[in-house]
Amino acid sequence: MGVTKAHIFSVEQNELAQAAKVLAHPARIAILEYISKQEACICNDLVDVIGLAQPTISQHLNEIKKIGLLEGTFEGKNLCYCINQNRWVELQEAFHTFFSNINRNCC
Amino acid sequence: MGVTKAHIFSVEQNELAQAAKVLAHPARIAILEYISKQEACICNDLVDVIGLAQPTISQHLNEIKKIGLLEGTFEGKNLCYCINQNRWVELQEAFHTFFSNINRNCC
DNA sequence: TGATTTTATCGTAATATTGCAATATTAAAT
DNA sequence: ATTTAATATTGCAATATTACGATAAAATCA
Repeated sequence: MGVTKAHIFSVEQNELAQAAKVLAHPARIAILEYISKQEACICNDLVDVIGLAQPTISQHLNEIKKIGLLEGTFEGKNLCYCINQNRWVELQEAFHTFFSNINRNCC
Repeated sequence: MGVTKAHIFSVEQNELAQAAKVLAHPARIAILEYISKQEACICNDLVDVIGLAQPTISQHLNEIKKIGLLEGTFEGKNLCYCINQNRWVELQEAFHTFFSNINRNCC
């Protein structure tokens, strides 16, 4: 993000931007959509499903983890990823609030 | 964005990611919040309100324009920016759909 | 134990983003 | 016609992102 002056903005503004940044890549959208469609949790079908190399998928998962959107067991073989529902709802509400607080006036 | 392989993802995934990218900077969140709070349209109070240099604000406005979120008259002096309501609602719904289509199962 | 499988990490190349000074452009005001 | 004010554009430095090959780590299997 270059040299963003995060400190001149509010915590809320930075948090929403941070969440948006995680969604700002189609691979991460695709990963979240895929995980959300599985009945059970997934392991590394992602490499095949998404079509990016394994280290790249791992990096993307890490970005998603960093804002708390993933949970599950992360040890050794046969990992299990799933979406943290509470965090999901939190972000959903943050975006909903942002989009709702809009003035209807224009020039 | 480095070397994103956009072509391996769907149009919808790319569009949502593109919209998220615009929201992925606190300055752009702040700009949109500020414009949305004004009764009338704004000109360049933004430089003072946001606290970034004029060229930087201009760049951020351009990013927001590129996804069609701003409208108004854009000529010479005394510009008038406001939010394109239709586009706003479109994005709002895109995010809403994304956040709603989530499976409740986990491991 | 040794081989295999799954995920993470490191290193690095290519590209994108952020921010600003300097400068150009545009339109109104004098 | 000049000056002034508001935006846009250019160029550049600093930093971040994306992607992948190579390799490490961790757990299971034979």
